[in-house]
This record gives sequence, C-alpha cells and structure tokens, in this order.
Amino acid sequence: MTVRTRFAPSPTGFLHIGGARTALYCWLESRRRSGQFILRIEDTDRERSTDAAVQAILDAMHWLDLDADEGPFYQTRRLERYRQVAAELVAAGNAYYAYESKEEIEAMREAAMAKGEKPRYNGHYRDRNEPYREDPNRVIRFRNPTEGSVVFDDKVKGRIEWANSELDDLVIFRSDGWPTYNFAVVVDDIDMGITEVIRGDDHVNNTPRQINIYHALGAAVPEFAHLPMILDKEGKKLSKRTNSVSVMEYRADGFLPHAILNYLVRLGWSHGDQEIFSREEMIALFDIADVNKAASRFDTEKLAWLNQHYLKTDDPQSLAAEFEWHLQRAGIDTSHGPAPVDVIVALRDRVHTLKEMAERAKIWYGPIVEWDDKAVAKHLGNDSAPAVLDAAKALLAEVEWQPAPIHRVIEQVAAQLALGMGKVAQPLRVAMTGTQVSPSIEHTIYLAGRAEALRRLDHAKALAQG
RNA sequence: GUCCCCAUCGUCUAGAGGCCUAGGACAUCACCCUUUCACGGUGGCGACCGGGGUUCGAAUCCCCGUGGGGACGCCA
Repeated sequence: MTVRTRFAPSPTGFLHIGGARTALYCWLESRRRSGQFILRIEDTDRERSTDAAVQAILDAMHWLDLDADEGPFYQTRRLERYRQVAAELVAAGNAYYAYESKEEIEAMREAAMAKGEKPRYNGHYRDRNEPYREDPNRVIRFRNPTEGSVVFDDKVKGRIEWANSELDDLVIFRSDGWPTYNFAVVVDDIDMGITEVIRGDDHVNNTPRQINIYHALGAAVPEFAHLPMILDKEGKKLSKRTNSVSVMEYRADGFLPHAILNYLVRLGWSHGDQEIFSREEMIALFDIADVNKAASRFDTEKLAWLNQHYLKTDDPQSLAAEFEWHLQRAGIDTSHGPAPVDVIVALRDRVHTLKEMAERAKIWYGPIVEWDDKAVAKHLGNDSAPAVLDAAKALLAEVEWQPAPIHRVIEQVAAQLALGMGKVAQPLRVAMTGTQVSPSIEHTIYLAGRAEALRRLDHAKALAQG
C-alpha cells in the first residue's frame, strides 16, 4: 500500500513555524516512501477561518517549496459528505441527537470540576433515542464506548493507552450545522486514503476518540505520529506576541527557505552528527520513526548560522531572485549600480541574512549619505592618504574592471608608495563607503563601478585636504 | 483538579547495558590567519533532574519523587 500523508492546517492565521515543521515531516515521509502528500484546509470553524489565511498558508507552502500531490481540499466543500456519514452513525446507533444548551453544558462542566472530576458530558441523551427535531441547540454526539480502552502505537511517542471511561460523548455536529474537527478529520482521512496521520502533539488526546469513530465506521485505522511541540527560547509556547512565528516573517527577516527547512528538520530529528542536509538527503534519510519525543526550543542563532551557510555555499545566481526581493523591499533602486549577484558574492560571508545584505548593499546603489568622522580623521587625515588616493585614481582609470585586476592595482599602489596594505586599503575603503568596514577592498571598489569609484576618490581627496 | 506525555552541555542533539574519561553542532571565550569587518583554522569552558532498585556493569532497563509540557470546547 502506498503511503499517503496529509498536512491539514486550519486557516485562522498564517503558517507558523511549528506548522511548517509538521508540513515538512509529512512531506518528507511521503517522499521517502514514494507516496503522496495531500494538503487539506480545515475550515469548518466558520467564525475564524478567512480566505486571507488560506492564501497566506498556500503562499508559505509554495515559498518553502513543499508541493502537494493532491489538494488543497476544503472541508467546507464536503459538508454533504459529513452529513451523510453522521446520519449513518445515528442510524446505526453510534451517534445520537442531543439538545442541551451551551449554558447547560457549561454548568455540567463546572459541577464536575467542583467534584474534582474531569469535566465531561453526562450522557443525558445517550440512551434516549430522541428523534431529530428543529431546535437551536440540536447537536449530534458520538456514542463513545464506556468500557475497555483504546491502544495505539504512536510512531514517535510509542504505545499509548487510553481508558474509554476517560472519554465522553463528543459533539460531532454542531448546532450551526457544521461538523466538528474530530469528526471531519476522520471522515476526510478515510475518504482521502490517509495511511499516516502526522500532526502536532496537542492532538494526542483526540486520537483515542478518533479511533473509536474509525471503529464505528468500520474503517481501517491509520498510523499515527505525534510531533512534540516547538517552544520559544525561554521554553514557553511560541506566541505571536514575543516571537516571530510566521514563516513569512522569517522570509521578511532574510532567511532562505532551505535554511528554514534544514533547521526545522534537525529540530526533533537527527542523523548522527550531520547538520547540513540537502533536499535529497532529507528525503533519503528522514524517518518519522526517528523523531524525538521531547519538545525542543527554537533557536534563531542556529537558524542564522545555517542561513549563512547556505548564503556562502549556494550558487549566487540561485540566490539572486530572493535577494532582489529584499532590495526592493528595502526601497533600493537597482536600476543603476552593481549586479545583485556581485553584491551577493561580496557580502555573503559577512552577513547572516538577506535582509542585512540588502541593508549593507545600499552604499553601492546610491550616494554615501553618512560619513564616519572617526574613520575620515584616521584614514583620510593622515599624511599618506592623498598620495594613495591619487595613485589609485590614476591606475583605476585604466584597469580592467574586475575584482582581480583591481586587487593588483591596490598592490601596485602599495609597492609604489612603499606602504603596507593597511595604509592603502583603509583610506580607499573610507573613500568608497564613508566607513572603515566593508568587504575586501577590491570588491568594494569593483561594486561602485568605475565612474562612481573615481568620483568618490575625488570627494575623498577633498576631504583629505580639508 | 483529572488524564496523557516528556526529561543528556545555555540551545539542537549522538547515545538502543560495557565502544562514555559522554561525541558533534550552534552560541560563548582564547589564539592563529588578515587590508577593515567577516570567513576560515586550532583550542578552551560546558550536560546524563533527584532517589531507590535490577545487573559483574546503567546516560541507557524498572519504580518513586521532582520539574516541564499537553489536553479536558458546539477551536482546530
């Protein structure tokens, strides 16, 4: 039987980092075992689901390049099917109509809590066989077994056993006419032939209830794998308030999709000491059964390290489109100035993100707006600076405009004036950037372009003399 | 409160009874390289939650504590 996994987010917000990892693991598991990966939008909560959220999730999946073989399917389009299955359950005596108001249910819970018991439905309508009737409080509840227990072998958590006496008769159809999550997932997973249910840890408790529904429906129970949570740096649940949680926020912060995937795949899973995984390696090596049981913390510093790793090692050309997206976002006009690919080469081992890179690239796409007084005083204000500027200008006016020849020009200037490289490079660096920090001097000059480089040299000369 | 789950350096993890004086990576510190900043290189600091068992032998198995997390919705 071929493996079929699914990622089933509810569109109540953007795709967050935990969801992205779940999606990745589902995707990897299906890919490794040559199965299918299905995307399903669980939008039965009509109050909170939005089209914008659906789009945000789709965009993020696309940006991460986690392609689905089927879907997206929308639960709201399957209402008829849920109605039909619920009716079957009622007909077979495995579900029943109940008519308590929400207030009554709430009172029931409080009473149970007060007695130190688990808040549960008391089963008032369970054996009453009440017929369908028009009633604003009408719901359908599942007739959960009261005896015995549900056992399942979770692929990451191991064997989990749950006493049926702990479970109550959950609502499967709301009074608003929509099915609830626990019911809709089961119907969908059966209909869509899902063989592996990979999802967040927070669903472990739902699993025994769902297994009972599978049984009532006479369907085969899939395998389950519940992934531990991702916590924030402090070990708290990730929250929008204190953390970046949206995948697209990470994009805006300058992270590469593959770096995020690589970081995520190692969060809770490992393959010996290996840290760097290409897509192919992830697919070949990943196994849901090897995922750790314990929750882990999200560490932006390690993500940044991985991001820089890919910045340094990827083909610069392949990074160009994403980098240009950041340049544009930073409001940089690239109609004049260096080719973005050249900027990437010059900056990639000095920054951790494309956002930083775009920020630093500004000096080559526009005039120097800020001069570091200390840098000017130290490197342009000394005795040798004017001569260095002159010599460099003369040679730069003629040289072939490539980093390597420019580098030879710098060496030539140093030799001519019998100065150390520091005495030559630093004044030129200040002349080119207004600061004493920049990429290698030959790249810094190269990126300015010949005309602009000579102009900046003139300006620096004026400063040196002033 | 009740139920379920978890527990190795600050962080991510390796570890499936002797290979462990507990390995790697991020972070951090020092030094080296060096035209700045970086990159890179070398090295340092740094952990088996506690207590009982089982065993010739336990980070690894069992029990009890402790700590953390999750769930208890007509949300997913």
